[in-house]
Amino acid sequence: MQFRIDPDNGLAIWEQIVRQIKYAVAEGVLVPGEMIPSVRDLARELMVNPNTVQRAMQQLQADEVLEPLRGRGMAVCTGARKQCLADRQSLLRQRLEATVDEALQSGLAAERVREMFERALETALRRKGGGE
Amino acid sequence: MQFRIDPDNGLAIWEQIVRQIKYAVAEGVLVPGEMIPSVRDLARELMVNPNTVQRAMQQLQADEVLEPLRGRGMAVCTGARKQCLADRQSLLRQRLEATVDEALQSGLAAERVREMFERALETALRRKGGGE
Amino acid sequence: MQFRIDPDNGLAIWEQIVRQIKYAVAEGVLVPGEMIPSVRDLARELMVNPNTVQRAMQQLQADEVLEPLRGRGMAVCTGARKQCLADRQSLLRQRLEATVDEALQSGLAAERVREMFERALETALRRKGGGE
Amino acid sequence: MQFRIDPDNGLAIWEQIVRQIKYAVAEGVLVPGEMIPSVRDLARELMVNPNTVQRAMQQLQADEVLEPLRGRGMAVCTGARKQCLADRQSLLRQRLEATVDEALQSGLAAERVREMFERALETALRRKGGGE
DNA sequence: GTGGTCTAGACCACC
DNA sequence: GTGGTCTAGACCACG
Repeated sequence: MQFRIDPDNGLAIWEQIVRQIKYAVAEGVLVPGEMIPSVRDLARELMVNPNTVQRAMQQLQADEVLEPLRGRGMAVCTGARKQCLADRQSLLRQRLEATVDEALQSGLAAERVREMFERALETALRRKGGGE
Repeated sequence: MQFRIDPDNGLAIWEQIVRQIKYAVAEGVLVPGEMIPSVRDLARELMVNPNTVQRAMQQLQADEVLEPLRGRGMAVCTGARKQCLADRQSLLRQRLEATVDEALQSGLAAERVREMFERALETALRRKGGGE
Repeated sequence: MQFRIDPDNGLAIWEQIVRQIKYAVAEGVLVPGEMIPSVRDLARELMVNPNTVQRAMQQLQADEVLEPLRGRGMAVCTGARKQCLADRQSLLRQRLEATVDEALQSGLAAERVREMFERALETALRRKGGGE
Repeated sequence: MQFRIDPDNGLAIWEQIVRQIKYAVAEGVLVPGEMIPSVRDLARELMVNPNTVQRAMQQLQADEVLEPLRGRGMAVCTGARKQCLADRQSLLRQRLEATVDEALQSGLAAERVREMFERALETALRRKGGGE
């Protein structure tokens, strides 16, 4: 598991954790039944307060992605993968739609928005490729 | 001027107002020298707290998009259009890049992201076309 | 609203708050659209830390009983009453069944359990009547 | 001995073990002087951590229900039966009262609580009858 | 004023 | 060791 937390993301830290864990489950990086690192370990690794990680765990429990095993740790729920795939889809779809919506409403033509998207995609791919 | 405010947008209401006014100036819907409606009128129209509109005005002054004319109201600055065109570009670019970035980091392939984008674009166009 | 919090209840404080608010909505003591007291006020009244109340609010949001109105407070969701009536039913049913189950499994005859229940009911009614 | 452990009971596993052993002694299923299975065997049978069983044994010793016989195991104390009958009474009474109390405080009428109880009783009897 | 987030540190029960 | 709860206090954005 390799998480990147950006405190200035607009999104709360705990929510970034939630998303990234859901993405990891959706990708199969985390498989149902597997135990995730302890709250304390995650907190240390991400350089955030354990309570902040705990807040994310609360949400992931409510979303039935993780379940606590008393005294042992947090495990990925059976059936979480399907759930997370759907969540990823909707999280990203919602964000993409909002973004496109704003672009169009700003007066840009669809073609112009598409150009910007392609440029953003190239930039992101380059950054990702370069980062590896 | 036709603004759409969405309280559950993630973006603060005042920031949505700032963006939409900048977009309107960029588009030429608002032209330099033109007066914009009073804070009270805007607040009533958008169904938000006058303080919220005030907060947006404050930002727009700082960005030199609007200037207060004593006793008369707020006017679009001369030269604001160029400024707003640049702002629009960077605001949208930044948001697009962040969105694409998250999509890629979630594990989706670029091609898959492009599909989602195209679908979002269609949806948004349909909504825009239908709404008019 | 008149809440009774018992720190030694076995149930976490935040969960007692959740239950009592759900019960109040179910009873119609809190009606949809109504604002509930602020987190700080509730905390002061219940003599607990504001964060503890906040934890309850998180849960109530997740359960779609309350919704935050930015900068204004927490409001009872439309449709929350039906939800809360169902919740109350299932919360109490689950607890009653578990209790009865344990009693039967302890070897007591059904008739004997019923006697104990009736005595408990009388006791509780007397306590409630006396308390008023 | 036939124990049913439910990890999601709210009650700690070790406490469920304590209760069920006390109930068994109260019922005469376990008689004074009788040896109970070893911690290891019980742990395997109940599918729980041996430490958890150990924690229960510790409590049962403190309550003078079991006594360790050096090198041989744990035996039911002489006179434990009377103790356990009283314990069962008070454990169940306390739990029933707390349950009824919450039901009444939620706003339900006594008659309504009685109906729920009767339904719970039927359900539990059916489950017990069906399970045998 | 409101809710929301985060940190720090303590304590608990459980396995 | 684990997760869960609670307190205390700070800071932020929003209206």
